[in-house]
Amino acid sequence: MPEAAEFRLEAEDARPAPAARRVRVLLPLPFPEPFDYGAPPGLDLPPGSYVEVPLGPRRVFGVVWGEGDPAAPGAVPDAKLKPVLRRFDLPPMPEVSRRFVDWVAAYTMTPPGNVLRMAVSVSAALEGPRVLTAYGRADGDLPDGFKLSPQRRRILDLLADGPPRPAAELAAEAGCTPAVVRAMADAGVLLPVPLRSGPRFAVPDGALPGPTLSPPQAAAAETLREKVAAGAYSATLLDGVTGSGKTEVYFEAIAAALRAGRQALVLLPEIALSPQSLDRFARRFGARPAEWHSDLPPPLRRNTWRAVASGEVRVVVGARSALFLPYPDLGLIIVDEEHEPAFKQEEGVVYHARDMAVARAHLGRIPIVLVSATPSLETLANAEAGRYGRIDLPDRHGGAELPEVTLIDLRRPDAAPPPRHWLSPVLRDALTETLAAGEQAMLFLNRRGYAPLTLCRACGHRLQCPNCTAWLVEHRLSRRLQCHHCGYTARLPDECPQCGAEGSFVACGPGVERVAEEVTELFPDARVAVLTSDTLLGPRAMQETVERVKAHEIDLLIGTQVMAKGHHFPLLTLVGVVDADLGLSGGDLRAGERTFQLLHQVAGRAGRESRPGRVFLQTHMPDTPVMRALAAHDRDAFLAHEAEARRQTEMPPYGRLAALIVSGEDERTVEQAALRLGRAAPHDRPELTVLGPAPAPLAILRGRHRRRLLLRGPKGLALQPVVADWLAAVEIPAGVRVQVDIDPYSFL
DNA sequence: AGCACGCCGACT
DNA sequence: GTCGGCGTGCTC
Repeated sequence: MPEAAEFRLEAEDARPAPAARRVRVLLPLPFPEPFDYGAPPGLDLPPGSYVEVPLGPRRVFGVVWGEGDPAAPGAVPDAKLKPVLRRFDLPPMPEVSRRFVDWVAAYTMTPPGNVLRMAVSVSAALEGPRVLTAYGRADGDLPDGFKLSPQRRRILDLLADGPPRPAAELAAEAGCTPAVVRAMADAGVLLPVPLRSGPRFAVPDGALPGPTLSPPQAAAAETLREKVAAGAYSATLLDGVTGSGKTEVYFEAIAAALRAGRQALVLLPEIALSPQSLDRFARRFGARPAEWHSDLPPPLRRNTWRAVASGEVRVVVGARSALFLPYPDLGLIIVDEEHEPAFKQEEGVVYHARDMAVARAHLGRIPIVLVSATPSLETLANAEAGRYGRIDLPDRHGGAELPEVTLIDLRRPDAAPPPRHWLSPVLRDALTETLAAGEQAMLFLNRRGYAPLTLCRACGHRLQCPNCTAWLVEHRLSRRLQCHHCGYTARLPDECPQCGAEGSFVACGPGVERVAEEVTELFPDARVAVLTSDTLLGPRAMQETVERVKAHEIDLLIGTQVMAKGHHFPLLTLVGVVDADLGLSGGDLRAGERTFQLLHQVAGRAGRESRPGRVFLQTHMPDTPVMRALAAHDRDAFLAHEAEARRQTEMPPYGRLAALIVSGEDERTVEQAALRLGRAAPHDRPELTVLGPAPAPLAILRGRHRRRLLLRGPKGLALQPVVADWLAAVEIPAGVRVQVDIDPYSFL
């Protein structure tokens, strides 16, 4: 190449390129900030646009977060800028949603991209609605050599006078697999045609008349309707015992939002998201709401996401992740069972959905209603401080049918169960009476499996999970040992792995299966069912059990907390809590509160309508405030006691906490990193307290060693900047991860 | 989060 | 001699 030409080329390259527009694009990856990309001329990229961009050798989706500024400090030079590849055909992510992503990221101290990933959890949705492929009869004769098997004939018959249908549907009706259909399509006998997306979402009608409300319900509904009409941020606690009709009340608020043409969101704990709750909604509004939870089938998930984004879906009833859907016009949030610990997400982005929902309402300037029969101390403190409004709903029946709660003091010799048995004679007698009267009983034990611990009689060896500091739980139904923390399972060995003794294992302590065994022995004629989250056959089997109880095909139901949720069993008059103390061990900050909430709810299952109920709590500590409050039906006394204790120790809600979990596969490096963090802790600030490092209660989880540090600060102080400075001062070695948990709930 | 680049063991 | 393990580091 001639010198002159070469020079000319260089000169051309050096000429300042026309200032390409630059946009910031947030990627669903753990970067601290959005990346800059060039906006190709002619491609309109308003903030919120869903786009595809190149990233190293691959392509990823992202969301336009704003204008890029080449002069910004640390901005990437123009030369490194890559262009946005395309924009997806979708309404842009609303501004509120984008601000919410940033807010949650800052609050939880996670990279914004990780929060974005929750908001766009079905990236396939960006590509468009799911298009089903249907198959119809191709024109013309069958090609030569095409063998007409019986299955193939049936499929042709099915299509002879019908419209094209999806492969799965044809296969099901013809009694073969979809592979047969595809093979026929390959042979040119069937013709694939794209089918319009699945059924549209039914529209709930806010104008339908609601049920007749009691005067207090009507007044409460009116208050909420006013909040919705105001179209401003407000937070309201709706506090009322089971049977006070809270749901009907907040349905009226939803009706008002619908009439105002806005979207509404009902957040429920995952296990409360039952078909019944959706049916109940459908009865009120004439259509089922869109449902959103972690195991929604992917195609439905995709379509639901799109329908929310387009505004077609008016009401979502969902678990915590429903909070992050891109509502274009959310006008109301309801958080039912507000106190439920299940709202706290512990993995990935660690957040509390109830608290984030309040933030979302604030950003969107809309009302939020927190609903509970046993509100959390956090929410009560906010109500007392005047930050939240409060509506108390009295029991519609004036509390006349409160069950009689009896504490069984297991320390007393006459009340203690016989050896290797778990039911006190007192509870046994009550069960006998109840069954004799043709009524139903329920035994509650929040422990799955047969026995929580198995040990060798010969050498004392305990069967432990290889990945966690936890005992393996024997499950007799599945005839396996299980770790309830990491999913490890194994066969029960024939001989002790320690001493080799054969058949030397003894089960220690009860699980629901073992209680079922005892009950069957005591009442051989009773029809017994066990209800847990792992009942082998999954959610459908659980639903079936519930139906059988309702139909009185079951006399005695034994189960874990999945049983505590709002099923109405009219014939159920006795509830026995096998181990009321279970949740109190472990020294958890909220152990008392949680135990009260759970057992209160369980107790509420006894006696409905005209039948008085009886509740028996087996406990070793009948004198603790929790047990006394449960026996005396004195929720407020308990809460006051609990609140006072928290106030004195400056614990939440009268102080703030942040936890650092240091984890890694190598115990020594983890320990060193934890110690280093401990030394770098903000010891110089008297208003802060640092506890730890200490081994986390589950010192090894999924094969990772864990140390925990806890930071406590005064109520008004944001802990995030403190934690940020703290972490910045410490070098964390490779292979060690530090997980920040703002407002920790579980102390695992 | 991926994916590449980059240095040390068992195989065509 | 290469295939491949996963340890660090970068991606606008």
